[in-house]
Amino acid sequence: MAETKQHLTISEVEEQTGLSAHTLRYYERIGLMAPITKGLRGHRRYDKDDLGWITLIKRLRSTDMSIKEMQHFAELVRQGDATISERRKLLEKHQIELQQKLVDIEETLSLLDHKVTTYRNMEKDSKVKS
Amino acid sequence: MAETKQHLTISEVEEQTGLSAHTLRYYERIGLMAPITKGLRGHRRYDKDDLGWITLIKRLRSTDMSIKEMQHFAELVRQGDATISERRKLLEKHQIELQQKLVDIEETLSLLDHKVTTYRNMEKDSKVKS
DNA sequence: GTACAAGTTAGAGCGTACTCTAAGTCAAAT
DNA sequence: ATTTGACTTAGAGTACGCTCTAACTTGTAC
Repeated sequence: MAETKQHLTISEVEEQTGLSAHTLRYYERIGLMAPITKGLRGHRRYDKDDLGWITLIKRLRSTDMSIKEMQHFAELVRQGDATISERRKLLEKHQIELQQKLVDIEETLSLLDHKVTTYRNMEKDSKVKS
Repeated sequence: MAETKQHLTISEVEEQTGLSAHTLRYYERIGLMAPITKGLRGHRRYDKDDLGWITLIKRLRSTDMSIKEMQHFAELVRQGDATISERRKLLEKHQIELQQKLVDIEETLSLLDHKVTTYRNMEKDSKVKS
């Protein structure tokens, strides 16, 4: 089995996730992540769970959940199982926003398709004329 | 036929498009729109073409084309037919970005579906236990 | 022992896209 | 005549999400 390393340095996480070390520290500082365990020389050591969490918040951010909402979500997770239903509602809210965004993008793609086709025809016509 | 008004004031456009008067003036100021014709008292009078353009740039913005790119696009439109193929390329670039975004959103929606289901089960279980 | 690499912190700075303010104009209503 | 309301402008201010800087620490290599 191609076991992945047990612990990763911040630059390894940067490489794996595409989030910069700056951003990783920033997320931790503002409470988007629980404090990462430090090794002997005071360096962060990210474990499998940390990586999983980063993957999740990266997804939420890339789909435009606000930092503020993610902080709220992270706080709920920290509070444990009592907050499950609040967490569910928060994620369901994001689901709805994404479904709307999906529609907007699809409509825009269709508009772009139409425009690009029109442009192509104009390009073709201008060649014929000249 | 329910003919729509020939000319609209800025607040009517605000109402119809959802863009604030502030934003409409801002867009004009930065060159996202050609200068709107002014009526006698110096007020803007938006016509059908203006509305059409606003609809287009609203769509491009809502799907996260940057202001800078939209300024470029607007400038190309102003330059006329010689820029058709550059315009097409610009829109095709946005198409590709939107297709990627679509995938990201779909994947995230599926992740959210899974998480929400898990949460629901945990909520159900905690009811059974208590 | 000193240079280097890879981290650390607190805090400042920056780009983007609005969003708002202040002061003014103008026509219609009172 | 003056008040009201809907606009106008130039320019300042704000929210957000990073992104960078400066000064420092630590372990390893030479």
